[in-house]
Amino acid sequence: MTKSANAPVRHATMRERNLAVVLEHIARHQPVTRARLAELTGFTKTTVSNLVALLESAGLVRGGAPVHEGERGRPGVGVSVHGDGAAGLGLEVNVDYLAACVIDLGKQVRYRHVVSSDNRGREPGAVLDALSALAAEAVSAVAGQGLTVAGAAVALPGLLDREDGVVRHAPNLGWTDVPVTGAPGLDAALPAEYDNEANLAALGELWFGGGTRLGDFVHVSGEIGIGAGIVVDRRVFRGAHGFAGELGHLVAEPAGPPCSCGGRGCLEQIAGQEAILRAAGLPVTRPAAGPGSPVGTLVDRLNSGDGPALHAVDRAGRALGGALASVVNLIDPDTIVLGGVFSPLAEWVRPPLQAVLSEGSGSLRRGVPPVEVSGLAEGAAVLGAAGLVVERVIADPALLL
Amino acid sequence: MTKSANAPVRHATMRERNLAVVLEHIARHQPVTRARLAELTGFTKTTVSNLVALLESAGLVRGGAPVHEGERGRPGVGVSVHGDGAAGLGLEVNVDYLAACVIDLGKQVRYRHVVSSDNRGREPGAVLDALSALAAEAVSAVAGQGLTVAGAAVALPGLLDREDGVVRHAPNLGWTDVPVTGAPGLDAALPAEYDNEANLAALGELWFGGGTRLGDFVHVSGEIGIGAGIVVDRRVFRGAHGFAGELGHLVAEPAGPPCSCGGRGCLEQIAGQEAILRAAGLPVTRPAAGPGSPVGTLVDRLNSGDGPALHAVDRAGRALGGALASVVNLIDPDTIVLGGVFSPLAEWVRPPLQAVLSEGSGSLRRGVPPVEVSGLAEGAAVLGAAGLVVERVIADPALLL
DNA sequence: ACCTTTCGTAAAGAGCGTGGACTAATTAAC
DNA sequence: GTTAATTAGTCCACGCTCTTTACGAAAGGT
Repeated sequence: MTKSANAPVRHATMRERNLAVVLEHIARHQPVTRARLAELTGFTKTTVSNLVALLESAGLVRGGAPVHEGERGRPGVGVSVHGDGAAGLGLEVNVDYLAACVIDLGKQVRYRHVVSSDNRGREPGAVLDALSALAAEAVSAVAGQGLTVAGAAVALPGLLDREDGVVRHAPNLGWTDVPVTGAPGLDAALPAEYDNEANLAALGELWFGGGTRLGDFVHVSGEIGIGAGIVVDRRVFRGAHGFAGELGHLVAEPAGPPCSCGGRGCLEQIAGQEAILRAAGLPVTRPAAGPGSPVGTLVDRLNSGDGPALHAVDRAGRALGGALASVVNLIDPDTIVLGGVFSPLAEWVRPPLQAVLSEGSGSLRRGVPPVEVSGLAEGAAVLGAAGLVVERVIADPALLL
Repeated sequence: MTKSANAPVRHATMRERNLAVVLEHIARHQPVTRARLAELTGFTKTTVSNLVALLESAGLVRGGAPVHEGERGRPGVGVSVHGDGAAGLGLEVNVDYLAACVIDLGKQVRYRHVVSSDNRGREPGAVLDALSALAAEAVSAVAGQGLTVAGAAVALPGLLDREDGVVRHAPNLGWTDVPVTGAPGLDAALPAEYDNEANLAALGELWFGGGTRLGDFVHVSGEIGIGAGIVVDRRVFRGAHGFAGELGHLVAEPAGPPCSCGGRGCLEQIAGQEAILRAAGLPVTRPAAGPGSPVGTLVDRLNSGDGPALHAVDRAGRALGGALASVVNLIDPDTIVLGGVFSPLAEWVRPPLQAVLSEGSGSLRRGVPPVEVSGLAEGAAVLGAAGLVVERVIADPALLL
């Protein structure tokens, strides 16, 4: 499972950790002098110099222009993350599109590409091949900018077993027990990692959205199904098998419609995108996003005060509020973030949601956590995937010599 | 919050960690030779010898009788945790009793004392004074055995803010916003830590019950209210404010009876001890445990096939199963452990519980986590509290020079 | 008895952060 | 315009901790 924290510490371990400490501070404070790094980290100036020299020779950081901080004294040289060195590739498979995204070590987006394609029921191998092609394209495109992709992370809309590298169940793709590791163009060329779309979207929110201000948060990412990414101490909480945060199958209405999971009245059947559209009397077709998409139409109807639409969204909001009350009681986050479909629908979903949410659990704690709306919407998962790769490099720069 | 993992590593840090590594292995493999420790940890024999010498001089471990492991060769000396050195004191405040318990570094119970007292509505200061007296008694009692109490942990039946050291809400004690740190006899004499009864009961289960075999687990500890302790990677998951695992206020029956928390149909109102007793037509009085207690009577009635009793417990089991389905979807544990009142009632509670549980979430994953029954029942929280102190010492032996 | 195996320790060596002194580059003051 | 003050970064000796190699100690096998 995770590293057992029971590992002996040697000199090499010490170096690795300290390189990471320095690199993290450089990344967070961007152009920063060695002297200031010494203050920030508590190291001596000597040690900082040594560590920075190593990072520099690994191509991870770069000394730039002089920085004058105080009034008097010699100016220091600003050390920054090397923007044109290593980079992270994020990939996403979703029901109606494939996406790729490359960010540099400074978390700047350097490349982005989305191709729409109907992956519902398509042969998994074909989808993965298309994804590999997209990845190869991204790698060569950013190579022109001087970037070297250090690794990839892939967001998938389903439950997956990260140890075996198998997608257990992706209902909207129609995948069951599909092995994903060892895809030719990916693992062969790049170290790739696979994770749930909801988890990566939450990380996207952490790194490119609300940031650390959110504290420990739960990011609700409804696309087709409803999932949640749980971020605790700036890391994703995955549970014992990586299935944590399956919000979509909490029971919202015990007497509600049956669900593919075998239960009845699952949240997904009431607040899922398709369920809302259906209840609003709208067709459930592609394209799923953008103007002219079902969600866009739904928003139009809501704006014009359409009764069935308003009712559908209100019902979804109340159901989601109930599920989030459970989340608050069990996970106790600082913040709740609404992403995915709920982001454009927030104006209508949030009031009933908050009413139900605060009804249940408010009096025991100091009130209910604030419910925020993500500004990232669809792009969150790819961003999070790319960010994950970069974050891995920053957390263990020793891997790159 | 927690240690930011962003701390520089120096030589001293290295030593501290490595002392802990060696001590943990000694504790886990009890009489173990230096040579075997070298294999287990990956250190050289020299380093092990040095570290063991330090631990020995701190009084934490002791070299004992020769141990002959292989067929040939010089026998090694078995190093064990020093049973008569440092010890941990666990304390518990509950509605109808106060308890104290001391365990030594080898996790052997060396002292145990429970005094029944009706703390419901009693002045918090008086309760804490009584607890301090109990603690002082325990400390002097084990001093006679050569034990030195290194710290204390206190289990409290309510939500508490661990940063401020304030009990926010303990409905069954009638406490609201009661400061607990700085209690004269405790913090003055001993470093004390305070935590939720449910969390400590889960740790008790981890260290004195099912152990690591359980993996990541959720321990349901119903006494008066219903709480759950969530153990992930051998540590308690507390959430952002320490309120995680508040199982009792998940909504079990949306149209159910109102709850003191402001909601309706909370699990506690259906599967809480008092709710079950009331539904079974039994009085809700002290003493809460032992023969002649309401629960004992309930078990008798269940054994004799009493209708209302069976119905009450069946309903509780179904409600608990529904709540645990939410837990499984959100937390994804390896195992679920039934403790507290549910331990003696398991025979009747478990079948309906498992029926409801597996109905909801089984098909998405590889089945539902096994539901086990704790063998510790009431004592779990005090044991966990005492264990926590010992565990702290083992995790950072450098604190004791 | 003697060889083999295994345990524990001792002495020398290597890696890495520390501490203090030293050089470099800038501003403030006279 | 020179000098003092201040801050940045480097150099070198040192100390701490793990490793390597070597050696003596205590058993069993022959």
